[in-house]
Amino acid sequence: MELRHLRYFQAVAEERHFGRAADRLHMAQPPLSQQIRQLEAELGVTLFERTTRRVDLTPAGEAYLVRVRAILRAVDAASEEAQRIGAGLEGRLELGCVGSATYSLLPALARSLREQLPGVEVAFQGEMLTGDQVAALRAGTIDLALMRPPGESADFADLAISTLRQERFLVVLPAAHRLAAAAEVSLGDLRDEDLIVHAGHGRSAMYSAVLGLCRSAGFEPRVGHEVAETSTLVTFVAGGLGVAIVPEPVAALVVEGTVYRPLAGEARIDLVLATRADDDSAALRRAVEVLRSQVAQ
Amino acid sequence: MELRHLRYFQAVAEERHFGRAADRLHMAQPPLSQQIRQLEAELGVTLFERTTRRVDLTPAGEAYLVRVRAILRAVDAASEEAQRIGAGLEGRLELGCVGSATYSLLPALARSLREQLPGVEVAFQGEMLTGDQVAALRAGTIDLALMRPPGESADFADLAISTLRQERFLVVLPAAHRLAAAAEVSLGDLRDEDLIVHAGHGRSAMYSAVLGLCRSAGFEPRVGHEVAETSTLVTFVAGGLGVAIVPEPVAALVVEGTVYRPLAGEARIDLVLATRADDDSAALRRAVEVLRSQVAQ
DNA sequence: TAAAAATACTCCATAGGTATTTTAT
DNA sequence: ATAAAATACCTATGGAGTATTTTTA
Repeated sequence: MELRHLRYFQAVAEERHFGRAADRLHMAQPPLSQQIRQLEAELGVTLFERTTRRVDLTPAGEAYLVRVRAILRAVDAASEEAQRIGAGLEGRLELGCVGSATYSLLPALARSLREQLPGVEVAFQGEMLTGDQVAALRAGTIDLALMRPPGESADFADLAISTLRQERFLVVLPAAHRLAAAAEVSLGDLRDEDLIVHAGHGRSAMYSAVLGLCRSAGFEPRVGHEVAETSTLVTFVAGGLGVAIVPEPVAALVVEGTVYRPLAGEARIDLVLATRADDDSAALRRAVEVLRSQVAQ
Repeated sequence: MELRHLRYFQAVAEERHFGRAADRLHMAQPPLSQQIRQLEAELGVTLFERTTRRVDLTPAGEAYLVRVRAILRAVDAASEEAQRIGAGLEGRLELGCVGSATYSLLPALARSLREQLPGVEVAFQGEMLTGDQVAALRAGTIDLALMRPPGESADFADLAISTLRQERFLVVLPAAHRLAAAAEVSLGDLRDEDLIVHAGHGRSAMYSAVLGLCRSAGFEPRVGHEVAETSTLVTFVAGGLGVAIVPEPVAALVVEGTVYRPLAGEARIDLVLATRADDDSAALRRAVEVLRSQVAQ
């Protein structure tokens, strides 16, 4: 049995006339009659009651018509769905985001994606550590990671990583802090401060970056507290537990009793985009386009 | 697109290997590859990610597989349903029954049909008048009528009518009635009795039959009351409102304070089975078989 | 280099066409 | 008598086979 049989059956059932059905199908009447007979033979059931004056459906044909209509609709629907997925207009993506981009880039991105790819369901997970994102990408838990450069130590050939932008650093200070008066803060100023840092256990790129900054300025930072989330970090600063160095976009997170001051110097940290190198999902490609245009402005 | 394409697609998607899929489909690998390419070309979507080492589904292919499985299952289910209906093992029938068979034949028939044709849904309507049954058959409201002979006046060529059995008459009497003492009752005994009859307005075959019986015995019956249902008729007799002549199977209706006595003589009334002559439903044929074997015993 | 998909070509089964007959009203 | 489905027969498209090449891990 082929779809041809079902299409022909539907035409005859609807026209109740082999000749008209053949016209509708742009074919001659005899081959249509043959194909219907072939279908009936294969089913072992008479679907039509024919006389030279009229064609009627048997009860079995009546029921078969209902099923056949649903099947032919399902065939079309399946094609359309595949086409939409192939075009990246439909699909599902899991997106992981590093803490410092969670409060500025992520909300704007969510809005753009919803607008430009309404058929693509995107699930966001913010406040992820770079190391966890790499693992999650590989495990398939996420498809797209906004993260920090994962370092040079290991092999990341299975990931496609590209820089989105370079972000300056800010120092988060309690509003009443002596350094809050300055237009900018140099690393040296922080030598005797307690630093609030991300709890990383080696997986947090920000922890490593801050440590590196201090060391390049010639001192070992005094770590006051380790926190899991960026929001907690800023809150701790507001509580007077110390100061912190964060990438610029964290300034979107406004907490009463804190001020942001630029960190002196040219230090930058990359925000990178990572995907699985072998992931060719069209929805992913579309989402990456949206993301890049979002970052561009 | 043909079902062939969907079947081939499913095989390759499940085997993840063109060669093995071709084996499973009992065909060579090149035509299978061709058909899959043809399917992809028609959809305008790549369904498989092929290398010489492995075959993987694209996201579109993944979604398509889910749909295709459902479609192929639906095709099989449609065939099976049509076959079951064609064999009369599935379907729906509306059965009309004259009042006098409603209380004896109908319950037994319902049980037999449920047992022997569990897939056939049968809806019963009892206490129908023969004239209404003829109209209901023609209108398609019922498919099968247990009724009385509809007379010779009109044309019933569009109906298939056959006699099921001939039923004797009984007289229903109040238990205290003077005639209740007799072993049987003759028509003449009823000359001065009030008769409870079916309200027919010409459509009740029983009304006509009782009238005919009395006239053949040489008297015009005194009609005490006209009732719509057989159960009401017997209840009225119990209430002392008169006596009644009914076909034998009504005796299944036992009402306190009434007795049934045979009517003297050889008078009989036919119980007939009627269907639309052009109704070739297999479920109907099966149901008629069950009905006949039910009546035979 | 070996396994597997793609390509090249050949063949024949059968879908579909034309001409005609049968059938039922 | 006529409309319409069935039958008979023919044609040619394209599905499937065999042999071979290409690809990539």
